[in-house]
Amino acid sequence: MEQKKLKLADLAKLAGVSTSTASRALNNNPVIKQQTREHVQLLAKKYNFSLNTAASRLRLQKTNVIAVIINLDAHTEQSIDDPFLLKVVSDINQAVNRRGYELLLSNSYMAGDDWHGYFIDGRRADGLIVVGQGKQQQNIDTAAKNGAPLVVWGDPKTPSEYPIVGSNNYVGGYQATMHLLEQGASKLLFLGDPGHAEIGERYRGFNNALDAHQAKGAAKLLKIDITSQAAYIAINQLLISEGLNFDGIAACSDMVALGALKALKERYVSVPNDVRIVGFDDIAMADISHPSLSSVKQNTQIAAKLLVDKLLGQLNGEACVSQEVEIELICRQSSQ
Amino acid sequence: MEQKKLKLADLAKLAGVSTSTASRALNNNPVIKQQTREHVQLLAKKYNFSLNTAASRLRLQKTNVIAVIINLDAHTEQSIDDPFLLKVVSDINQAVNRRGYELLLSNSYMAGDDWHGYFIDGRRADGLIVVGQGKQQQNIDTAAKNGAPLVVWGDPKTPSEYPIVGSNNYVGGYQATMHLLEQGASKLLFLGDPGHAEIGERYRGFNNALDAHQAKGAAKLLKIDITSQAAYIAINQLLISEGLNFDGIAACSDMVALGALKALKERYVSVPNDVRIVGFDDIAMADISHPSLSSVKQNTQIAAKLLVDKLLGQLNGEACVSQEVEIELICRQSSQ
DNA sequence: GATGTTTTTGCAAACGTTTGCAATTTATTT
DNA sequence: AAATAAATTGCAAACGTTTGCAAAAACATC
Repeated sequence: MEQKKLKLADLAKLAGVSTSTASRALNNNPVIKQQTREHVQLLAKKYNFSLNTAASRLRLQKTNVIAVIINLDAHTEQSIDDPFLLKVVSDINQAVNRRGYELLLSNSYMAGDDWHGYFIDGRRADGLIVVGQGKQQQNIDTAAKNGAPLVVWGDPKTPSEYPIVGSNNYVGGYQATMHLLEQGASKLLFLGDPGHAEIGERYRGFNNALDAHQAKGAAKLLKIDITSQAAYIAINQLLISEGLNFDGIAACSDMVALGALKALKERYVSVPNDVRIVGFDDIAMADISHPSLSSVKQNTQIAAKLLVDKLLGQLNGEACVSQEVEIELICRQSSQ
Repeated sequence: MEQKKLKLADLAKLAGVSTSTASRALNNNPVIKQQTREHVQLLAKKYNFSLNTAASRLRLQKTNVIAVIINLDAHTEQSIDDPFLLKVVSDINQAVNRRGYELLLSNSYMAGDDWHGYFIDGRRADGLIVVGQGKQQQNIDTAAKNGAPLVVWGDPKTPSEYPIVGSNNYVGGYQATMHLLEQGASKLLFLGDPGHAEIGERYRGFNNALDAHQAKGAAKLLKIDITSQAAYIAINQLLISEGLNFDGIAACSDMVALGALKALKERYVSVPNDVRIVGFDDIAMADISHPSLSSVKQNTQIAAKLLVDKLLGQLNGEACVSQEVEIELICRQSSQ
């Protein structure tokens, strides 16, 4: 069944026109007679013709590809398994496709340090979407400085040369905390590492909510990695060393919250009776957990669309700015 | 900071050699004098030179890209949020990178029906990895028949023209079921839709284990979608309509198991005392759930490597066959 | 029917690599 | 030092599109 690949010239010959006419016909160029266009397009369909994108990209200096770079902190060569991050990628993929672009999935392993050179100069993609600011923004900054069309999923409040799209983490942290306090919790724990920009904002919201409630004194920060394992261990240790000296947890992610939840349940601490918990992200598991987990929902679909809009905007020479996406507190059993 | 993109000819001029020499030098062609090679390579590094892949691909008729197609059943245009599937993609990404290829993330939305035409003839990728056989294998079959280098993640036992890599689902189902029976469960429930090839194999293992244990009579199949929601609803309804008439569940995935677990806990059915559960996949949540979820672990990393090996093998003209990856039962609290 | 206008098509160059082959330089032998 | 062999480099063509410009065809006007 392997037949020689049809090239545009062959198709043109079949249609009895020149390659240039065939090219224009396929692109629906109105300068070509309607009838000719239809004729060529019909033949193209009939023979399953498809343009050689390599040639097309070379000629047009445009790839119609967007690279998505997963920018993780330490685990450089590690496979991602954070369900939230993957959800973000999946939503971006969809948003990218809707605009007729393809998605090159990448990471620091392939791209090296010079993202502009690799992706843009290398004509692998027309623009970059970076997921996660990481703690080291060096690569992002230089890529942007070198003129790479670029948008970032992260903390929109961070000053930058490039647009950052992300949730209103401050309000998220504030609302989650306020909710815990209103439900009667008074000795709160913040679970996460505020050194990370987005989590820092959430922590700021946490503190401001405490202030507004005049409850600052009884709060505590437990600085841990963003993994359920770390949360599980940290809560376990805390219970062992200090006993149950808190009654509310604001977690920096759902995975972290679920790790904490497990530790509590294993030690027969009742949630939400003894301790109330609110997570962040609203991953699918939050709803399935028992008790179901209250969470601050990040609207990744809207964010993904914004990221792509802003990136394509840049390709059109428009100036684009950072933007926050509103979040929403989803109250479930773990906090009521 | 935007300077004109350096092309190979420019670099050659800087190095005082011809483009052909520069090209060969960059590719470390031993026909070029060692000293010249180093000189050119040094300049390339200094000026952050990168080849125009569009031109390169056109000339070489090779893209160094592998397309991964998420082949879902119904939800054609829906974003994926199955954590296991995403894990598979992430592991494939890594395996692909290790072999020096890039990963184009795609789906039926972009590719249409003629995958060979779109990806291979269109010179978007050198080969395809299809994740999920789906119920409709039409597209895969014709792509393979048209000569597209192609491998599939799915049920390796399905007869096919192309290599399928996947877990030994039969053994997985058998082991999980045997384990439940050995732990004392006798009235079992299988949760999932055996119409799906992989799940069908698991169900076959389920039945054979029952046979081997002379416990066939007391088993029941609950045919549901592969979502935690569906499982939650199904178990709830079953409990309402028939009461607790089972003491063991073999679920077709962890998400399904967790949905069932939630329904049970809400109705104060104790796991594992009243009902023992084993899931499938061993996603991160299995370990974090409370009680932690026993599960049949699919080794996605090994599978991903095999997929890529077999695909690149095909590119080299080797004949490749389907292969099963061994699974492993991870016993946790939910079944003991 | 000659002229001008508009619509439609084709020629040929360009995009930036890679590579077969010929040409040049360097090393080896007589 | 000339002749031969070996190592190194450069010329030029090719990969398959797209597009500016000119040419041809169709149509309109006098």
